[in-house]
Parts: sequence; structure tokens; C-alpha cells
Amino acid sequence: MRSIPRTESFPAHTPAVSQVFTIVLSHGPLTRLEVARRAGLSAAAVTKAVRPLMEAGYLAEGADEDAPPALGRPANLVRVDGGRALFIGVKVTGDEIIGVLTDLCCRIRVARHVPLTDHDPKAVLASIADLTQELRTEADDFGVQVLGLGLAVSGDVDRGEGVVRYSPFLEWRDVRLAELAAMTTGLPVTVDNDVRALTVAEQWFGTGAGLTDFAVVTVGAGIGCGLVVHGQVVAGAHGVAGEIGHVVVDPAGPRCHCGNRGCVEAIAGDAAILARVREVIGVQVADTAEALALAHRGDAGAREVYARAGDAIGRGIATVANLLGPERVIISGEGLAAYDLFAEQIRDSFAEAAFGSAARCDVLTRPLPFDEWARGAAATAIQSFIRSDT
Amino acid sequence: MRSIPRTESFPAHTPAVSQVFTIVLSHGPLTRLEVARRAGLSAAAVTKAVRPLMEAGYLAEGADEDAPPALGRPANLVRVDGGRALFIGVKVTGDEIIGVLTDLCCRIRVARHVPLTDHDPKAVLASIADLTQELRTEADDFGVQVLGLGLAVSGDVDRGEGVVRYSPFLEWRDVRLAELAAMTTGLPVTVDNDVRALTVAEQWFGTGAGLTDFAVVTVGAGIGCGLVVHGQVVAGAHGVAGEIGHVVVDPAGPRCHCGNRGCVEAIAGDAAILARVREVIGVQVADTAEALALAHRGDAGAREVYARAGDAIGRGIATVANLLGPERVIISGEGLAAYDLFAEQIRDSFAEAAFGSAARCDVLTRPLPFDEWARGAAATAIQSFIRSDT
DNA sequence: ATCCCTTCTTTTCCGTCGTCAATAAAAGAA
DNA sequence: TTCTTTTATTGACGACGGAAAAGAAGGGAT
Repeated sequence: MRSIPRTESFPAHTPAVSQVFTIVLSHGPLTRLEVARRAGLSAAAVTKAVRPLMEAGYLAEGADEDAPPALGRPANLVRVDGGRALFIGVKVTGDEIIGVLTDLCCRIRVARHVPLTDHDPKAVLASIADLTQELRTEADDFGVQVLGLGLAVSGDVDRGEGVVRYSPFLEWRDVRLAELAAMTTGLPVTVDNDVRALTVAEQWFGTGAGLTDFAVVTVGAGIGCGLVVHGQVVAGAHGVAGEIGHVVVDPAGPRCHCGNRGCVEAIAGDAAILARVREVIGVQVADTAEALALAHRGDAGAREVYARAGDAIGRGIATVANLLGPERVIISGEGLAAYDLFAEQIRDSFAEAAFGSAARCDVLTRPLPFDEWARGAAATAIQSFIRSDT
Repeated sequence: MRSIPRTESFPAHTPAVSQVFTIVLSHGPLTRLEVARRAGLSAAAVTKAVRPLMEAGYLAEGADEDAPPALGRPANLVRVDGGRALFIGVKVTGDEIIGVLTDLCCRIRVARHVPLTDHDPKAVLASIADLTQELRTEADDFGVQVLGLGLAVSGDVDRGEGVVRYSPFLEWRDVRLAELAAMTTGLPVTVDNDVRALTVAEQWFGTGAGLTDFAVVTVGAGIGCGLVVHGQVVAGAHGVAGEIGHVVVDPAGPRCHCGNRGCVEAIAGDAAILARVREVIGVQVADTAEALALAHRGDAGAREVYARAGDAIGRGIATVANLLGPERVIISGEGLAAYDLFAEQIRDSFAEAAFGSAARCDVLTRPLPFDEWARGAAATAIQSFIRSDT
């Protein structure tokens, strides 16, 4: 990721500084002593680590808020000054580009999306550049600089090299996206797989904060999965990991575009559900929304299809739990609109197929706003920024 | 693991020392410069790290052997002096206890096994103590001290606490095995799950050396799986991980003792294969060996059963590969006696069910001598010893 | 033979990081 | 006011690892 651009860089002089900042970032305002405890450092080290970060404006002394009057010297909370820096996250899908402007705490300030018609890398790059420029103009209104750009693309992405190895939706192969985007925008660019980006957001700013082992499962057009093991996002030796969508749960099931039968995605993906509803009810069902409406109206056939999808997802999650024993599984994705239809079946099938203590893993759902994917991209940019000096 | 015993401890004063020793341990004799390169340290740091280890006798200057006469000062190879210390590894199964005496390089010096009749913790402990004592006597013949005892037990084991949470074969629940064994033997004791122990052996002394992401799959009475992700063995948040045996590959398959249908183990476990062969051929098939012989003799029915087992294993491995994208999968276990019957089917099914680049993962087999399980236990003891001072 | 060249190893010096222990600060309680 | 309690800071100190230069141990060239 030899980023040519010369922007401000993070004063992460030492490992302790990075560690302290990361802890404050993901665990809200904390006293220095508490930070020391969590980081396994001495209080002195925290004081020393905090100073340069406060001088640079990244950390601030927090308001005591509703401090229950305790004995002894009152604690001075340390928190991240979110407004200190802005980042842009962009998610590229087959038919649109979603961009968000976030602050250092990954809170969304502005969100935009533009349709995408041409999949040629040059055209996509131009769209990204336009959207980025637009968001940077917005940033100027806050009077704060944008310090990084994150791009999330589905498919096989090498984050370290900033290369999209293969993206089926865009029909890209070996596109050096980070380099190209850095050239046109002049920003440091991070490129990552979309599900992994979402997982990073969850790990640093969401429900996965503080956990060393968890999984994020996304339900929508495809079924994806991001994994965090030993506190790090799993990328796979060949750049592919978390392909829960192509775990086979029923060898007698419907054929999947990957060539196999009964993949989770071939049963619970949007297209699969729609196809199956049509098969059961008739071709007059126009789209996913209509299928959903049918099921909500109580149509037995449609409900059955959704239940089967829930079963497949539940089994898929159980497989992840059996293999990795995560602390938590976070289910998310656009498909959650139909969550009330899946929910029970997911839980039942998970409980049934999970082995022993693996079933103790806690499964929760998080609705996914449409711009959350882009926020994930921003999270990777923030991550890269913080680590840039390491 | 508050180990009461007072034995010699490893001089791992600094992280660099540990790292250097680990590298030399698993990558054979190396020049100091090569070690520096692999560890990301300076040559000076390696020299400094090596000195105390050589003074303590753990490292030695290696013979140049077949040094191809190169330019410049000839290299001084550094290697681990295996004979410097001995370790004992014990694997406890339902019906016997296998013990090995290994050196610091985890090479087996002596192997013993004794039958086990009584599953009561006290009785098992007594057997372990006897076997340990016997092996320590052997160790005296070498004039070297035994510095640690590793115990491998199947089931849910908490290595950190040294507790066997639940072992189905032994019918144990929450047995504080490390503590008990330390008391009776006076040695530092490490207790771990058997498959994880085998994985540690593979990671440090076997085909997994140097890899940061790989899986070990054991085929036998049960189907197990040890995972290494980000260079660490996966233990799971609740102590359970790698349960590939209970991944469902065919919901219409035979019922498994875990309550589900079509688990890998319910199709490819020894008992499952035997049951199925009987079903196909007749009850006169006495045991696994006979089933195997039948298949080897070319009986179509038996061969079919083995092929189906291979298919289940291949699909299971593909699931692991899809989720984690390991660099390599090592197939091992007693069941490998039948490997020629599985092999093709495993590979075919794996290739078919693996998604995208996940299929690039290299699948290899390693025959598993009967005392390899105990060697795994010894490996965990060595690991604990080396980290004891960290 | 002698000198040079190459490569591996060691030494010496030095900067940095984080801990320790002592001290300061900021309250409430006596 | 003074004491107690808890949090934060300071400064001395020690340890670790890097940089650079010197040393060591050959082979090859003249």
C-alpha cells in the first residue's frame, strides 16, 4: 500500500500508544487507571501514552457526566475526540456506490449513494472519485480534514496489497484499486473485502468490541461471514475465508451458482428464496418484496420457504460455532427485513445442530442500515490510519 | 496452572529469546543470520538471545555437515540440544493409557502403554502416576531430568486451568487433572484436549511448522479437527472448537449419537462404517478390521461404504477450508489404515465442495503411529515449559 | 604467500520504552 | 482543618533491541 499521498499521520510512536488509543476508541471514555488495567500496562505508561495523543488532539479529557460521587480523587475520563478527523468509506456494489463521511469514532456524518452503470474499473474509479470529492466538500463545512479513504468490494480482495483479485459482481480481476484510487484522490486508501470491512466495524465500534472470537453473518443477496479469531479478522491464506454461503447444508438441495447443491446461499439467498416462492406459489410473484409481503400476510407456502431459509442459515451458523467456538455470532444484513420470518427457525436449527458447549455461543441480530457497508469501509480506513505509523 | 513443583525453568528472559528458541526448535539448525531474518530481529539481537540459551545448554553450535563451500566466513549453525531435557506425554483413552518419553525436540525415546479398566479419576490418576514413574526411571538411564508432563484427554478441556470439563469416554466432569497429577508426580503438568495436543505437535515439530493457518483432521473412532489460525491453536471461547465430526454433511443421513443426522462422524467414524458394512453385507462382519479386509478384497458393497465415508470427510474438510481458508490440511488418524479406500473420494469431494481459492489449500496425509497422540501431549508440555517464564 | 573480498558474528554504544516508587492532586469524611 | 482515599504525574532506573563498526574465518587472486 505504498501510498504516495502526504497527509497527516497518526502519532503512534510506540506499541503502548496504539494499544491505549484502540482501547479508548472501542471502550468509550475510561479513566487512565482503567485503561491501564485493560491494556496490562502500568498507570504511568498510560499517562505517558495519552499525552502525545491529547497534544495532537486525538484524545480529550472527558466530561465527568453522571459521576456517582465516589471517594478519593475524582477520575478524569479520557475519550476520543471524534471530531478531530474525518474518513470516507465507500462500498461498491454491482449497481450502486454508497459513500459515507464518518468521524474518527466511525459515526456517520453524511451518507450518499449514486447508481453505477458501467463496471469498467476506470468508470468505477471515476464515480468513486466524484463521490469522494463531494464528501470532502462536505467535510470542509466541518472544517476538518479527511484523512483516509476505505473501499469495500465483495469478492477476493488482498488488503495488504490493495488489490481486488477477483470480483464476480464487477467482473474484475487483479485491479490495483488502492493504488489507482490513491492517485486520483490523493488520499491514503485501504481496500478490503466488504464482509471483512463490516466485521472490522463491528469489532472496533460495534457489538464485537472487546471480544477476541466472534463471527458476523450477513444475510441478503448473498450469505457472507466475517470471522474474528484471536482478536484478528481472518483473511485466509489465499484471501478467501468466511464463505458460509457455500457451505453445503443439504446435498439434495437446489443447485447453486457455484456448482454445488444445497449451499446456504442456494437456499437462503434472496434469489433462491424468490425462485422457490415462485415455484411454490406461481410466477406472478414479482420480486423479493412481494414474496416477503406474501409471507407476512400468512401465506403458508411462502412461510415455509422462509422457514427453510432460516433452517439453512441456522445450520450454517452452527457449523461455524462447531468449528470455531466463537463467543458470539452477530447476524446482520439487508435480509433482516424478513427476520421475524427466519428468527425462530434460525435459533431452533442452530440449537439443534450446535455441538455441546458450542451452543453456548450467543446469537444476536443487528439490523443493518443500508449505509452500514460503507461505514465498514470507513472503519478499515480508520484502522489503517491508526496503524500507519506502527 | 499454579504448579507447586519446583523444577528447572527455562531462561526465557525476553520475548526475543523465546522467539529465537521457538524458531530454532521448529526450523532445525539455522545460522544466526537466518534466525534474525525469520524473527524480524537484528543479527545482534540473535547473538544476544542465543548466548544464555547456549550457556544453559538448550542450544548448541551445530556441525556444518554437508556445507557446500560458500564464499565468506562459514556459517555456524545453531540447533536445539534435544538431549538437554526430557518430557513425558500421556494420552488417556477409554481403554488404555499411552505414554511416551521424548526429548526437547519431541523425538520419542521410549513408548509404553497400559490397559485401563477403571475410569474413576483416582484410578486413572494412579495409572498415570505409575506410567510416569516408569518412564522417569528410563529417563534416569539417559541421565537427564524430566521437566514436564503433558496429558491429553478427549473432550472439553480447559488447558489454562488444567481442568477436564467434560470427557464422554471417561465420564468425567470438572476434574482438576493438572493439579492432581502435579501433586502425585511432582512435575509441572499441562492438560489439553487430545486433538489440540496433536495439532501443537504438528505446528511445532511436524508438517505445520512455520504455517500460520492450517488444520489437522484426525480420522478414527471419532473425526476430530485441530485448527491453527494466526499462528495460534484455536481453543474456542467455551473450550470447544474444531468439531468437524459433528458438522452435518447430509441431513438425510444416519443418526449420530449427538442427536443429529448425517454428521461426518455418523458416516465416517469407525463405528458408523462398521454398522453400515453390516447393513449392506450382513451381520457376520465382526469388526472394523474385517470390514477393511472385505473392502480391500474388492467387495463392492464395502467399497461403496468407504467411498461414502471419504465423501463425508472431503465435504467436512471443504467446509473448514471455505470458512478459514487454511494454507494446508493435514489428514491423520488411525483410520488412515483405510486411506487407500478413502483417498480419491476425499480429494474429489473436497475439490467439488471447496469454493474458489479455498480449493488451493493443499491437502496432505500423514500416517499416525499409535503413540503419536501421546507425543502430542509431550509437545504441549514442551510448549508450557518454554513459555513458563514468559 | 600474501592480500583482498565476502559473509557471518560479536562488540560497543545508544536511544527508547515501560516499570517502580515516590509525590502531587482532588475530592469527601472526621 | 486535617485525614483518608483514590487518581494522576514525575523522575530515576533498568532492560531490550538496533546501528554501526570491528572481528573472524574462510576462498580466491595476484
